[in-house]
Amino acid sequence: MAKNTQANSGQDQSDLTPRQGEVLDAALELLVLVGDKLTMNEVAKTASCSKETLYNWFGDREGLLVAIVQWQAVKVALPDVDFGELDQHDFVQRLDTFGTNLMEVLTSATSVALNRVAISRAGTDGSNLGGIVLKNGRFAMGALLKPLLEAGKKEQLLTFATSEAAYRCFFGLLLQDIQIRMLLGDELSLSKGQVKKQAAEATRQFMKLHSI
Amino acid sequence: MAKNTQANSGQDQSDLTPRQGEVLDAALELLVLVGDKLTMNEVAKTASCSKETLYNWFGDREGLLVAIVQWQAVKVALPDVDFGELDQHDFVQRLDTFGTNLMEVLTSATSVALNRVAISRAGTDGSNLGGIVLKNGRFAMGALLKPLLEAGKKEQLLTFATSEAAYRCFFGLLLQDIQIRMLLGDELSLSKGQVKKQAAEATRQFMKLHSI
DNA sequence: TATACGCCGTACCGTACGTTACGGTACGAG
DNA sequence: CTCGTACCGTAACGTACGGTACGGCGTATA
Repeated sequence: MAKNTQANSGQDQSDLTPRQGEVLDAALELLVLVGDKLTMNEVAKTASCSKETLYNWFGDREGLLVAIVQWQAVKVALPDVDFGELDQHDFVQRLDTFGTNLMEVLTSATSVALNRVAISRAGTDGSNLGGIVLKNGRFAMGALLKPLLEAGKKEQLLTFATSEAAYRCFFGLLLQDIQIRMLLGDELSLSKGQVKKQAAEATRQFMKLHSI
Repeated sequence: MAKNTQANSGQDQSDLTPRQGEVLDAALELLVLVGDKLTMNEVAKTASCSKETLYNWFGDREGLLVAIVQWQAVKVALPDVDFGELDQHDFVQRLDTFGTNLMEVLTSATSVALNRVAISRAGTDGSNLGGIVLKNGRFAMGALLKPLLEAGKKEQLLTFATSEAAYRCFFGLLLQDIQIRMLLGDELSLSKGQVKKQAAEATRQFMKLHSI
């Protein structure tokens, strides 16, 4: 059992060697390409490492998948800024930017692939991959947006019952059925312009619903 | 190749014998239980039929999955009514009912399981399972709602650019992040009351955005 | 009664893949 | 120089599972 440094099991990704990062990069790229039928053989081959090393580092296939998800999560993490003076225009501007970023991430091939894998493993055994994706995606994004929403509320720019509910509303207005359609394989390649437009429209509608 | 009646390949489900329906019922139940790791052996055992029969009827595993999805689709199909006189109250009432039904379907264990399977197969090979789910779910629902929306527009109860866009907006307001969270395994058991409340709120917000 | 057919149960085959084992190489520590 | 450690490459093992083959049984038709 305790034969290695156990890179999985709740650890964060700070203690990864550069080489391990390289391997995870290759694995992620491969995962985006072939989806859930990613095999340990292919990972070892494309990453030019041995399978034994993979098992030493990540324990098993599930551990590798978890490591991939967490590795990707640190790459999209955004620094959260604090909001001093906040007027209506600032608020709308920030909300729009947030929406654009969120949508770009969630419609990226990487995010779609990771969500697909997590979903396909969510139904069955005790895999917490879905939970990890939720934590690093949905909930992390909420933690990022809620302070902005609360600041807007404090400045009397808008009103809502809870920032959680407001976040969910914005999320729905923004993504609508786009994410589920992409997950199901619907070819709908969004241009950057379309993403920006969608974010702007969602922001406009959100303000119409919640502004004072 | 052409050794059997080929129940798959674009055929609709009308020419299924009662026995075939029984087998598909059992398979669907099993699919909800074990997800994508559904095996032909288990299906044969729980349905008390031989594997040879399964392959004769459905071709291969993919064909069985397609048949399961289509079999479920006919069970949730709703008759569409036409809208004669339509006043504001009628319209809101119907929209609310539609939202409640849609949400009940999409949050059911059956729908979640079917979407999971379709998603997990969407990334890779030439599986059109995702497309079939979209066609029988998302698009069929759109075809059901759009006439109502158009009727409402004709009666000057609301306005929108296209009924497609309006449908997407309602979809987003209704489901928000609920579907993706359930797909990812988030335990969030919605009571009937919560579903109704969510549909009512979505309807209210939709009207606030689109009523004239 | 005889033949045909559809279906059940089960044994079987081939292969893919997760996992382990092992030989070989590079390198730093003592 | 030698030992331990970390890693690569590859071969091998075990098993699960999709797909096939075959015998037996009930029923329908003649």
